[in-house]
Amino acid sequence: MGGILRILNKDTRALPVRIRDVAKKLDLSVTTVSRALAGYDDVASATRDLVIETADEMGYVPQHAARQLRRQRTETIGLIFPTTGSRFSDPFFSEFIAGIGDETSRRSYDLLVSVAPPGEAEERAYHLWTNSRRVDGFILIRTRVDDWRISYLTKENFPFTSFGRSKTLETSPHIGVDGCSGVKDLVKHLLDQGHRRIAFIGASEELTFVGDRLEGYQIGLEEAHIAYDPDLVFEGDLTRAGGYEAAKILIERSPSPTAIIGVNDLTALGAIRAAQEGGLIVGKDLAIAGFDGTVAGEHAHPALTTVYQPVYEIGRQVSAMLIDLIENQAGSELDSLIRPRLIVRDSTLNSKPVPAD
Amino acid sequence: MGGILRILNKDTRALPVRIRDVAKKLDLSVTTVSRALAGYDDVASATRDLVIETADEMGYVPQHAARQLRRQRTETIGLIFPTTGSRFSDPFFSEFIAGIGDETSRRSYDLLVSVAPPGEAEERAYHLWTNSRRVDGFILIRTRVDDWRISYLTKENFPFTSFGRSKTLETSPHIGVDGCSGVKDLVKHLLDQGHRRIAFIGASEELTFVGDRLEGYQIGLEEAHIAYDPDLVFEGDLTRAGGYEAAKILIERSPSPTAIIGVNDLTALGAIRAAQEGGLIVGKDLAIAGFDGTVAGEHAHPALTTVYQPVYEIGRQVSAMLIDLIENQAGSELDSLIRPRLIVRDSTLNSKPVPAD
DNA sequence: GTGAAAGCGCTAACAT
DNA sequence: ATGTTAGCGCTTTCAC
Repeated sequence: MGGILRILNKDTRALPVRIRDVAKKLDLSVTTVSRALAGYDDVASATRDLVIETADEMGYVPQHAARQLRRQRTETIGLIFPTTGSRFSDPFFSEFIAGIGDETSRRSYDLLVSVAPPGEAEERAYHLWTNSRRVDGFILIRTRVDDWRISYLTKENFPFTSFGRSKTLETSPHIGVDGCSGVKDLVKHLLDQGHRRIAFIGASEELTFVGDRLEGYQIGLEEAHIAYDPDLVFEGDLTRAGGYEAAKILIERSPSPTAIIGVNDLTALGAIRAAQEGGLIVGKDLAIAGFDGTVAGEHAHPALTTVYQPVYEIGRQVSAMLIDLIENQAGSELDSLIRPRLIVRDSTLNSKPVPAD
Repeated sequence: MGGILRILNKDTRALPVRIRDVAKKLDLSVTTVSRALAGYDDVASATRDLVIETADEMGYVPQHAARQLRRQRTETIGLIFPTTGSRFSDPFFSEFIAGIGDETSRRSYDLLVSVAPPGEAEERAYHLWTNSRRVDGFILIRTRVDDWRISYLTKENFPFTSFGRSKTLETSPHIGVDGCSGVKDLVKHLLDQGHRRIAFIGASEELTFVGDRLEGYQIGLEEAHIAYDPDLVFEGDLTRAGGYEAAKILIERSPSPTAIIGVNDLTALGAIRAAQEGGLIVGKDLAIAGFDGTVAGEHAHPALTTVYQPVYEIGRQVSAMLIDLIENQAGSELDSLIRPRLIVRDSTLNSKPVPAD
């Protein structure tokens, strides 16, 4: 162990190549090398080529801290997950990060990630990263109807974009998904299948997207002249466990619903489990649908009817928008509303042949 | 839009408070303020308290770039996901990040994240972050038997820890999970249930953990004097889709296996789906088990028998180990082997009484 | 077309 | 106990 620690002693670590080293080797000034590498055209093209080649050979890479200090820009964007703890598992997560990651590396930005539950720790985290100039901007997720992050960053005049709207500042740059019309489509599909008692398992309406989807549910029923029944609406917590518990209660009701909409796929998957434990055949005895279009729903049994939103693509767009904002490029639109797509699968189709016992 | 851009103009942004500002206000030197904030005891305690209070009032936060440039330390650790693209969805991911995130913020470190598929882009990413002194160390995941990252970082004398071993440097600091004994336990359980034809759906054996688990499978059979049958071993790709395809083929075989082990939960979940589509009752007609202990498996129908590894905790430990290494603290052990825990659920339990032995 | 010099904000060695 | 000074590596005036 001592051995490993000794080996890792900083003193024995190769020092990174600096501009100065390249300059010395070519007998040029630091200034010229810097400008050559930056591609300025007030340096002789022969010199420029030579510098670039030599720097490359020597493995020169600019020191991030120095450049950042000088330019007062970090080329880094921040993402703070509004959650924490051990059983945090969101399929949305990995795909979203992949989208952001691909876009940021394309534009030579880095991504700084942290986790902090909404509240004081979250506030401290945003404070720290803004005031220490740790990042050039933020991507917000799970926006809330009344969102402290949005008022804070707006007040501080600090760039951000969000996945989802907020009442706090309706015009703030964001990518939204039209959850209302998505769920409306879903309700229409269920009505077409003959359902009249359709339940909805939601989550805290603090979250903008939850309210949107609930609204779609209400409007969808209204348009079909079906009275809104509060007994059919439950509040879950976006997890499988939450969907499971809520569905268990709903199933016991009489008359029980013939269809259940989960505010997200995980909720719906929990509901499927509850139904199956209760001896119901999902798709035949009870229709269940979700929202998200995760892989998990696709491979559920039965496969889950859902409203698909392109999370990877949203991650890409929301970071592209942020970088444009940071660089004051008026490239992309400052808000866009993505219309999600209904995917009908077996969990809401009653023609499904059931394996005989 | 013009409005928003104008508002975001940097010039109108409040300048962050610098040490100099605090010093000026108190009519002290920059040095004294710096030392007071650092808690040195060569500054009068009255002064120190005053400085700390004033700095706090003024909202002073050290500028990260300046401190970093001076100290030649970033207090940041890097994590590069060896993958990319749109349908990347790994339940392991979010929990692991949560573990790392909680530990790093506890120690005032930040986490820089990127995604790059194994190969050239990955090499460039590591090069960049080491040479630009962007991070103080790396956490590696999905270690490979022959792992370029490990030889590179070792050669560069750059701190890293990994989740999983590698043949490249067996003694490198890491947290391992004893996949071999985990699967051995699982095989034993299946044998106890009376199974003799047990299949294994793996993945690329380049990945260390795949080889480990396969070895457990082989040893488990060997100990029961059951001949290893290569026809029962398939290579999947760690996804549900891969498990589904492999299981579909296995089920068609005659004689078909009576039990299938998936190298991870996703593979097993795919296999469950294939079995159910084929009209089999999982748990009764065919036993299926996985490895990971993800929430998805817990809520599958039937619930998935699996070998549980504490991903959140591993994330915490692997980052604690890395930070200790960076700070040359010999605090934690430099490697540890976690023994995963078999969790038996319905997917491998039939109603028949288990023969006592 | 190239170089000298200043300075980003911070820390630390060296005064006093 | 406090201040002066130098310098981390880079970019960018400003001279020549």
